[in-house]
Amino acid sequence: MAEPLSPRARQIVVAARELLEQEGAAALTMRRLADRLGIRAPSLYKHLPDKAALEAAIITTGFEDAAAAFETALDGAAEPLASITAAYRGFALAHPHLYRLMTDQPLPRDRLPTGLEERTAAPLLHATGDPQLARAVFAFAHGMVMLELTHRLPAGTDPQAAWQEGIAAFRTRAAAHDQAATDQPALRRR
Amino acid sequence: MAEPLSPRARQIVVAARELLEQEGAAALTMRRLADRLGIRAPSLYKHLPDKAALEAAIITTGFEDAAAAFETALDGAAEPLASITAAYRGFALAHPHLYRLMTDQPLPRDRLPTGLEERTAAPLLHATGDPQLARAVFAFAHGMVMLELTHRLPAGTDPQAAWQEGIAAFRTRAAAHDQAATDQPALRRR
DNA sequence: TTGACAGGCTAACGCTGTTAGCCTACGGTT
DNA sequence: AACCGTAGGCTAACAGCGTTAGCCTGTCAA
Repeated sequence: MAEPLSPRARQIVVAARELLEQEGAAALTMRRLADRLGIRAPSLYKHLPDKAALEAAIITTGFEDAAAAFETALDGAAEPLASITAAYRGFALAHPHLYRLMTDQPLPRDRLPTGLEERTAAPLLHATGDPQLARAVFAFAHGMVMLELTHRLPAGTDPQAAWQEGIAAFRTRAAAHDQAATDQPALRRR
Repeated sequence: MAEPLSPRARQIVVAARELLEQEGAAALTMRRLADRLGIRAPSLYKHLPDKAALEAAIITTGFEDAAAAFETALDGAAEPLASITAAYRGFALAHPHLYRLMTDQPLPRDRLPTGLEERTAAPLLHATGDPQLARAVFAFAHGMVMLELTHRLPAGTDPQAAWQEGIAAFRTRAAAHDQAATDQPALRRR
């Protein structure tokens, strides 16, 4: 969807992601980024049209990493749901500023490679077996991560317990869906 | 925790919340706010120490409204969990910009009235009967709302179905907790 | 009558993203 | 060898941001 970046632009995006991850969203300014690269801020505009394009490029690298992590987590997992939610949490907590950049605003879909969003969502969809359930689990995981990142859970409580509670709730639900899927073709019910 | 606002400061906060709700976070600038009040931006600092204090005051009014809405939803509800999650969604979608201001950053707890956060959380805690389950439901509801507000769910899909899926998952879990709570005193198990 | 104070004002600072316009070095064509 | 387009830097500048310093005026109490 977006035309590919020049080699120099890719260098800039790498430096921008480093700056974001190390110092947070407030530090990701065109002047700070230019400083890191040893140039002046206006020169950045020779390689990227505006800051939104820079952010979209960072977001793209984030989704690629996340998709790879989720695929690895799903691969041959005994407990797909637990494995993938653990990978989701792991990614978000390992890259908090990147995760927030990826999720805080509406996705700049027209500046992202086609299919990347679907690829990232696929492992969870596969693990749950049902689109609605996948969305519910997605919401739960995203909500938990955001509550953790914004320090919303009461201090001193273990987030893991709440994660377990949610995973347990959705696991029984996934089992129910599997049951329905197994029964349906053979028309065992009704 | 925070000293009370002067009458003039309260007027300013009312105008600020209107501005935020009508035009979004990007429009909530000190100059735009001053324009609405027919004064100049620096004059605002006679009444509020800085923009963070203004935001904290807006957040406070938001939590008060949300707490009242949740309490009403819980009051005599046949299905407490469904009622309160519906109220949660209703509040967030009715005040999207306010909701985001309330949840995007770590809470400025030292600038909020003591007990307000707990009061807002109480209805959900009561509806679930278990703190960990309450946190899981909180995360689910917050995640769903954020996915809706950032247009993250696939276009054309009905968010309601995902809400139902999550509520169903947590309802069976709540029933299990009730069961355990009923059994435990009589030592019916083990 | 005096004085404190509440509540406005202008000017200015450093920061932000962004644009216009200029300059230099390099690579390919004639 | 001479030329020229282009890639990729540069400075200066603009509007808008939160914020501070310093000034002025109207009101009310002593």
